[in-house]
Parts: sequence; C-alpha cells; structure tokens
Amino acid sequence: MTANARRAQIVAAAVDTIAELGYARASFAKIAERAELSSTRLISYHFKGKFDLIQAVVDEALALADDYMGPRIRAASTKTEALDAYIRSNMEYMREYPNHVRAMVDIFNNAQDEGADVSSGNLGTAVDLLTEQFAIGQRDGEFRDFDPLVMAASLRGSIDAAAAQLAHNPDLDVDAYGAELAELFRLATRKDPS
Amino acid sequence: MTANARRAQIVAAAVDTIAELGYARASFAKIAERAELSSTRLISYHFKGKFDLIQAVVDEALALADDYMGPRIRAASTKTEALDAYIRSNMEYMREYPNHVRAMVDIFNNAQDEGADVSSGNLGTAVDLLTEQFAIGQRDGEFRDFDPLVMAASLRGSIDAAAAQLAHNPDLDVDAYGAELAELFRLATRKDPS
Amino acid sequence: MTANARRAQIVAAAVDTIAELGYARASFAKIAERAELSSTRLISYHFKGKFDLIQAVVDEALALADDYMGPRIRAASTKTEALDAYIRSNMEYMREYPNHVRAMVDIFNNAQDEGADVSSGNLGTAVDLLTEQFAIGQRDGEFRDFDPLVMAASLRGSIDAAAAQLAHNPDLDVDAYGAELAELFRLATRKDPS
Amino acid sequence: MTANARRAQIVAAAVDTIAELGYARASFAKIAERAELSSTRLISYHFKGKFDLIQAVVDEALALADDYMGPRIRAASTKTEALDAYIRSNMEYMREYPNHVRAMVDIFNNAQDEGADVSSGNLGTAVDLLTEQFAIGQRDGEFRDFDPLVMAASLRGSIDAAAAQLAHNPDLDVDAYGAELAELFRLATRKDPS
DNA sequence: GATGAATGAGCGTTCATTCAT
DNA sequence: TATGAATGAACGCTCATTCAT
Repeated sequence: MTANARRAQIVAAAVDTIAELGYARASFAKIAERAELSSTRLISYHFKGKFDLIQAVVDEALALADDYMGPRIRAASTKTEALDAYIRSNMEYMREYPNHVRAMVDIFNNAQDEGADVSSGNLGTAVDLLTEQFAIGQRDGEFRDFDPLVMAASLRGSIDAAAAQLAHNPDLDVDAYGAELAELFRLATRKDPS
Repeated sequence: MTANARRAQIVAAAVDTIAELGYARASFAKIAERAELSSTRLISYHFKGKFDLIQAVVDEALALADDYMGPRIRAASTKTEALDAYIRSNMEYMREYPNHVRAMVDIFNNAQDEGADVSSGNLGTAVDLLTEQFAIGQRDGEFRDFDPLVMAASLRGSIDAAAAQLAHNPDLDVDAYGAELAELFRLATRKDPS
Repeated sequence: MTANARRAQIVAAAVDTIAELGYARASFAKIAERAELSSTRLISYHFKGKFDLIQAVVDEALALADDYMGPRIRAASTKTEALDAYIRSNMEYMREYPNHVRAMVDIFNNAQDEGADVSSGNLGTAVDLLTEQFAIGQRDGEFRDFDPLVMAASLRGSIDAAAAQLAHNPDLDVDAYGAELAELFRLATRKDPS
Repeated sequence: MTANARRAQIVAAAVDTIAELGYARASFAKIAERAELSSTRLISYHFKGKFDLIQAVVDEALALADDYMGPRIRAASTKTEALDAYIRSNMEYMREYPNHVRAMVDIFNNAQDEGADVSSGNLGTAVDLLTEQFAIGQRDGEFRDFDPLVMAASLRGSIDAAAAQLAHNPDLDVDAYGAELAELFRLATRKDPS
C-alpha cells in the first residue's frame, strides 16, 4: 500500500475514533484496531507523533470544509448573504461529514490543554476571521453597531452547539436548523428597522 | 479534619486542576498534589470513583450558579427580562467563579465521551430548560416564532464561547460582553418590529 | 513490606542488573524480574523515575565507599600516606562490592549522555577532589611539581581500569594489584630523589 | 554513489553520532538523520547489523590510530622512548580525531555489555599489547620490576581519562597534557635512581 | 545499488483503583 | 478518618530488522 493511501486510511480511522470515543480516549491502539492495522507501530511510522496525526485530521477536515463551504460563501455579493451562506453551508457540511465535525470540536476543546498548536493558522482563528468579516460588514453599512468579536464567538459557539445537538439526535433536520440559525443571526446583525 | 471539610478541599482542588489542565489531564495524582494530600488514596476514600468526584464538582458549580443567578432570574417579571437576567448574571458568575465555569465546560465537553452520566438531571438539561422557557415566552406572546431548541442551544453555545474567550483573555470586560450578548438575543427573539 | 525495605531491595536489584547487563540494558523490566516484583509499576511507585532510581544507586555506592575508604584515608597523617590509603582501600572496596563498582563506572560512563545530573556533588567531582588533594600535597612539599589535574584524572582512570580488569578476571589478586598501583603513583608523585 | 563511498559516509555519521550522543543513544535513526539518508534501510543494506557497523567504526578508528601513532612508535629505539612516543602520539591523535576517540571509548565501555565481540583482535587487546611491551622492556633491563599488566591497564586508563577530560574541556592543552602523562609513566617505570 | 513500507518487542511512565492496616 | 503499598492495563514512542520491489 502506498504511503499516502495508508496515511489517508489512518486519518479516516482517527476521525471516526475521535468522533466516537472523544479525543482523550482515541489512543493509537483504538485507531489501529479500527483501521485493522497489525500494530500501532504503523501509525508511528507514518506520523511523527500523536500531534502530527491530529494535525493531519485537522488539515483534512479544514480542506473538506473549505471545499464544501468556500465556493458558496465566496459567491455571496454582500456580507449579509455571506453570513447566511456561512451558516447554511456549515450546517450542510455538518450533515455530510458529521464525524469530521465531531472530531474537530473535540480536538479544539482538548488539544489546547496539551502542548499542541493544532490551531496555528487554522480553526483557532475561525473566530478571528469571522470577527474581521463582521467588522467589514459594519464598515460597509450592512450590519448594525455591535462588538464583532462577541458576534463572531457567539456564531461559532452556536454552530458548535448545533453539532452537539446533531450528535445527540442524528434525525435532526439539519436544513431547518440551518434556516433557523441563519434567521437568528440575520436579526441579530441587521440594522434596526424600527 | 472532618469528612465534609476534606471533601470540600478535594473538590476545590479538582475544580482548579480541571480549569488549569483540562479534564483529560486532571488525574487523581495532579489533584492530590494540588490539595497537598500525601496520596491519591484520600480521594478514593472520600469519593467512590472519578465520576463521583466529577459529580461533586458539577453539583458545587451548579449550586453556586443557582445561588448567583437564580434570584435575579426569578425576579424578572417577563421572559424577556428573564432572558436578559440569565445572560448577564451568567456572565457575572463567570467573572466571579472563572475556574468553576472552565471546569464545567471542560467536563461537559469530555465527560460524555466516557460512561459518565454527569448531566443527568443537571446542566445537560440546561438546553432543555431554556427550550422550555423560550416556548413559554412564545406562548405568552413575548417572543417571535422561532424553534425554541435552536435558540436554547445557540444561547448556551454563545455563553460557553464567551467562557472560552474569557479564558484566553482574562482582561476581557465581562459586563460589556454580557450587554452585547443580551442585546444579540433580545434582537434575535423579539417580535419583529418592522 | 515497608517502603524503605522495598526501596533497598529495588536498589540492590538495580545494582546487580546494571553490573551484569550494563546501564543501557538495565531496564525496569529486567530489574523488576531480578527483584521478583510482579510488575515494573512497583519501581515507578517507589522512585520518581529512572534517574531517581539511578541516583539512589549512586548514593548507596558512594555511602558504602565512604564507609569503607573514608576512615582509612582520614587516618593518614601525610598526603603520601593518604594517597596510598586511597588506592589500597579503593581496591579493597572493589573486591567487597564489585557490582557496586561496576554499576558506578557504567552509570558515569553513560548517564551523562542523557539529561541525568547524577554526578552533581558526587563522583563526577572525584577528579576535582583528588586534584585538590594533590595540590595541597605539593604546597606542603610532599609531592613533586606535576599538573594536579593530570595526576588526578590518571589516578581515577587507573583505578577504573583496575575495575575493568577485575570484571574480566574475578580471580585477580586485588591486594597485589593495589600494592602495584600504590607504588606506581608513589613513584609518579614523590619528589625526585636523583 | 559507490558502495564504498556510501559505507564511508555512514561510518563517518556513526562516529559523530556516537561521539555526540553516546553509544546507547546512537540509533540507526539518528545516524541516518545525520548522514541525511531517507531511511535506516540504507544502513541495514550496507551493514549486516548494528555490530557490523560498530565494527566498521572501530576498524576505521584503529586504522587511523595506527597511521598516526604507528610510525612514531616504531621509530623509537628503546622501550622507554617507545612509551614516550605512544603516550604523546596518542594524545595528538586525540586532538586530531576527537570524535573517533570519544566514539571508541564509548564503544568499549558499552558494547561489551551486549553480545558484541567488537574487541576481538583489536583494542580490547590494547592492554595485552602494552603488557607485552612492558615485559620486554623489563627483560631488556630498561624498566623496574612492576606488574606489566597493572602498568598497561593503568596507562590505558590514564589515556582514556585524558580523553574524557578533553571532552569536558575542549580548550585543554593536549601537548602539555601529553608531556605530563609521559613524565608520569617515565617516573613510574624507570629503574629507581635512588 | 537503493528504497519505502512494515514489523513485534520493548521502553519508561501514568492511570484509577484495591488491599491491608 | 486516614494512609502507605501495591496493582494490571494502557499510554505514546523508539528500537533494529525484514519484506518486497
């Protein structure tokens, strides 16, 4: 088996294992078992260490998310539309790759406690990126005058909470949830009509 | 030292340890070290197991939160006022007991991965309780027509995200953050004025 | 079993294991096996880590050496006599505790490669202490004019080489070897009679 | 790259790695990294095993030492002069090839612990060769009556100790050290003038 | 002549927990 | 009420080596 195929296989097993058991319990042994590898040695062979594997998981999830969400967000002509696209496409991404999302949330909730710098240039800055976009929308006169950081953190927190809900109830109507969430933040960000 | 005093001492050490190192790294050994106990045996003696200790941490944090937030929420005469009081008092509780809040978030993010049923009858139902209150507010004609579960999950997610922001930046103006968050959810829940 | 007795048992097993297999191969597993412990966990329980165990070995060997050699060296009234006593008593110590000596040599040859600071205030300074004593002997007019550091390093090197010879040939006449070595350094240090 | 050039490259990397990290820590992985090889497989390809590589290191160091020291020792017309030449040229070799010397000392201190018979027909017999030369010097009436084995072991031990001193303090004056050592053993071996 | 892939055994260490006083 | 001693399982990681091209 080629190195890349083997790496992809291990990353896939890691995603599923983290999603099911949580970051702390996703040991090399469990991942190797799921990937049907003869020993954990194969993981150490293909990845420099645990953080290297986690980083690969994060990278894959981010690439997937960008493939899924990126085009739809960039197609928006206003920040209001972009916000709507961000929320809805994020929810749909959540439906298509629920394990990737669960794994990502777990990693970012826990990996920070260790020396891991998994978020460098990545999702740790998701709030920062959103903050910037909200600020631009305000400068353009689209949004009302709120604290962009609070709005950004709340949006990310709301979406992550949606992921948790989805995990507890897989039958949840993701599109309807996305529509509700989009409306929530449309009302919270629009210029007051009164 | 009395049994209750000893328990309280251990719980306090557990709260601080989880807040600082994260749930996964908060081992009995680390907690015992912080509490200046000679061995972890004392923890096992006073608590049936790790989950029992975690449950005690959760119970204490919830009791503290209820002491802090309960009176102010119950003093509200409308659901709109109650929502405002919930958000603001939660933020202030966050400022007064930051370690308890950090520990709680960590526990609920991770303890679920294990067999723990820490949330039974507790905060796992925080979303359920909020859902119920939002539904009542809608029935009373105070709130617009949204999915109460989505709103409840988003509110909890937004507040937890605030805790994460506070952890990263201790100098954050908690009152201002609370005011922003309260306004966000006021706009998101009110009957459309347009 | 008391903690101290257990510690002593483990240290003894460590000494014999290092003497037989060498520092690098003296793993916790091998030491536990020799001490007939149920698992290596018992070693980790009584010692903070591998270096802590090694330090205990070094401490014991040094204490034993001081018990054995110290009185005889301190009984000497001149540095010339002290040198003679140092060499002969060191050789006898070598005969009585050959495994301790082998272990010590191995530890000091190898532990330095790692982060270990096993020699702090200990044998790493053996050469320094000898250097000082040689310098005093010169100031007192007992010894000829040589570089004390070279003489000290050579003496330690010669004694360690004796230990290696003893390891290869256990039937070696230690007393005779000691007498030869004492004469060697007597001639090398005395004021030239010619 | 030719096989011999590749072998030489690997041996050179092994010498430097052992000198820097010590024998125990000089793994194939570290050596391959230093030689900038893509995998350890190349080492296994060119050498039958670890002992084979070590043997190659020893052979190179011995050949170098013989090139450096041999002519000067053989040029001596008496055993007394030969002893002087042995010590001084060995010290100079030490200055020219410090890594080879450090590696050799480490190998002979440690390789014996394993199954390795690295010294067969080699330096392990350095003491034997010196013993023989001292015995000849005695038979010729040049040296006093001492145990040749003790003298030989002490000489090797003293020189190895010099290597250790040099490792700790690279600024050491090697020529001066050699002169001191030569004088030490001249006094220790000469027929007593008194 | 060279190489990526794979391997089983072993490393020191940490885990929550139980035993025996 | 307290405590030191002990435990087996699991952790991530590194080892020299072999397989299959």
